[in-house]
Amino acid sequence: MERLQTAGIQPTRQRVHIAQVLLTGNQHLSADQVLEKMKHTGKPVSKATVYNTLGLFAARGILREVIIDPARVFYDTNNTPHHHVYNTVTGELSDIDLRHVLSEQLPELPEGTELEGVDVVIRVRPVR
Amino acid sequence: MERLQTAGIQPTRQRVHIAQVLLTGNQHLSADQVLEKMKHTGKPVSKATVYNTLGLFAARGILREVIIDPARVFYDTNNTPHHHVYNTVTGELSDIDLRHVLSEQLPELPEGTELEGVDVVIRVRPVR
DNA sequence: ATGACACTTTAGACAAAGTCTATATAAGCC
DNA sequence: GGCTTATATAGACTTTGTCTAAAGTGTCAT
Repeated sequence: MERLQTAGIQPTRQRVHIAQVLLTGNQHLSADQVLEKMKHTGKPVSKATVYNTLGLFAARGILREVIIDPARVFYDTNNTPHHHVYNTVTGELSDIDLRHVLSEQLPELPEGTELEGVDVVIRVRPVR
Repeated sequence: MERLQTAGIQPTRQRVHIAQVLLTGNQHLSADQVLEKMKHTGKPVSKATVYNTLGLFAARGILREVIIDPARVFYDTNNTPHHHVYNTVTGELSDIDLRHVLSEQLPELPEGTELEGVDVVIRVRPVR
């Protein structure tokens, strides 16, 4: 609740509820997975609210949106600077620390633009 | 046509046609945009064929699939090693060369996996 | 040529993720 | 309490992409 307020988010019942489910440990969940989880906790939340809430949390820096798959956006509860390893076969997503590799080494951005974020996704597959 | 055959692709009428529209200059097109273009060239191609063909070209290294937006996969005709700058406001996508930054510097991958590819997407927005 | 087989294309049905809209509910504030 | 604004909801809708079954095309041996 404090975290929501600190981030300038009205801590409504549903938002707190979603935060509780989401912000325990490091997770990478899709909107659909969150929706499912909510259903099983006794207090279901509507689809629109889940989408709104995840979008809001991401906009306020509580979650990180990771676009991995055309068909899925994941929300990552680890909001320290890091990047991702995605197993294209199993669908597993994990964090990886690349600070030392990328930091401060970005080339100049196009004229008139400012940085919004950097996503590095390393796609791997099981050795067969 | 040679390029298709070199890549082990049967150069059917539709595939050659799509390749002609696509492989002129550097482009970043979505499947939908390709479909539209085909409609306006006189010889329309079906949706399924466009998807099949783009997927095939990507699998054979003629195009690069870039996942930028949850709602859209782009196909990049530049298949040299490089990465992308995406303007989240205008939707514009451009190439950027990061070889010197990332190459050979990848940390060890998770046990039992091998590299499939690395996507770096730098999201920018216009300075307001 | 012709027949057989594999590959490709196609339209349209289908699926999944996400957005929108109108209405209902709740919260903040005087 | 009563007013105003913000939030939540169900369900319709949109969009992107996949699947299916049928028809078309190519190739190759005979």
